Amino acid sequence: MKFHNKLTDWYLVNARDLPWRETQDPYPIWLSEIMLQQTRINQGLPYFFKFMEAFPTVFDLAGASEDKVLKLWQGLGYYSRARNLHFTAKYVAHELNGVFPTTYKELKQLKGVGDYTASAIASFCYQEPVAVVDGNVYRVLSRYFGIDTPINSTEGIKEFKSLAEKLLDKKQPHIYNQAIMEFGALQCSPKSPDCDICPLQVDCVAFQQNSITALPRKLKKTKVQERNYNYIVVVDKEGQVLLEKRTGKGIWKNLYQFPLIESTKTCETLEDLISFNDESLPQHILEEASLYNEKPIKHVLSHRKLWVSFWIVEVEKLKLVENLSKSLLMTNQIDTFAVPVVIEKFIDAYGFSE
DNA sequence: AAGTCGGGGAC
DNA sequence: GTCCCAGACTT
Repeated sequence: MKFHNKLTDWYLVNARDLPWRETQDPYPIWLSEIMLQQTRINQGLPYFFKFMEAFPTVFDLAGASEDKVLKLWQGLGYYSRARNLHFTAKYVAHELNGVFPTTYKELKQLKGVGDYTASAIASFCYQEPVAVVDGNVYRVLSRYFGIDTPINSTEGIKEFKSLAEKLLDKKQPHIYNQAIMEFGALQCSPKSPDCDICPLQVDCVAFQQNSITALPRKLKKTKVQERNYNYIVVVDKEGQVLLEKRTGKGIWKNLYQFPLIESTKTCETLEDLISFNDESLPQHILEEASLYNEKPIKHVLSHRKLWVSFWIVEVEKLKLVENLSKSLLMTNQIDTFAVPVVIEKFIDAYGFSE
């Protein structure tokens, strides 16, 4: 029996019930694929339902503000996905009359749609015979064929894509692509897969060579940098608070935060903090700050470790404070702004009144 | 070719 | 702690 027949047979018995599998409409499929990039289904699922309810069509998504899209995306991470999603929604709605491209080649031109996502949409929606290669596919193929080329090397990417195209069931690419990914997620799992009940066991090179745990191979990534973030929470008795928008390049682009003072070490005292002030806030404001959390909060991202401290400044009336930077905004509706998770956790703990 | 971009869950 | 997740984009 052919490789693809074994997989699709397994899939027809073991497939999970997932909402985007009930349709061939490119809008929900595109949405789900963007959300699931580097994201587990269980984490993405509630966001998929939220977005489909808030934006039932690509026109609804296109008509929303980026702030609202980012707010709904809050907590899912990799926020460039949300910005690109919104950009592409506007493009499809306004330039293409709401009609998505129907080929791999055209789909791949869309912002935020790479090789995997273009293949997924083209095969799921239009039965184009193009093979998806995601983390699941790398794992299944590297083990079954005993390939130890690093999956994140230039050579590995080409080699596995080529192999995947060769194995693709061209008569039903939709089913095959779903099947190999589902197989990788449920049966050929990263750690301790249950090979005893695997239908591919007899032909699996890694199983025969006892190299399941060694595959797939992956080149090591650089280690994480550490940063110290001091957030200055300036509030008044009317429930107003100061926020700033993160512009520029780095993490959390276009999300909001309290005015930030970055320091090269943990600030133990107010004097430490003031010494790192880069005039993001007037000196007389900072002098009233008191440390909220005794020890810095560790917030770990994929490539960064943040040590986060919150400092509270209570003023009588924020609107009367002089010399505030024009880039700062004042609000009593903090819950309407997209913020990083570490800030959302603080907001929940601190308990803003309005 | 290497770096950048989040957050959470499994072990 | 480590690893990985329906990857894409920038440099």
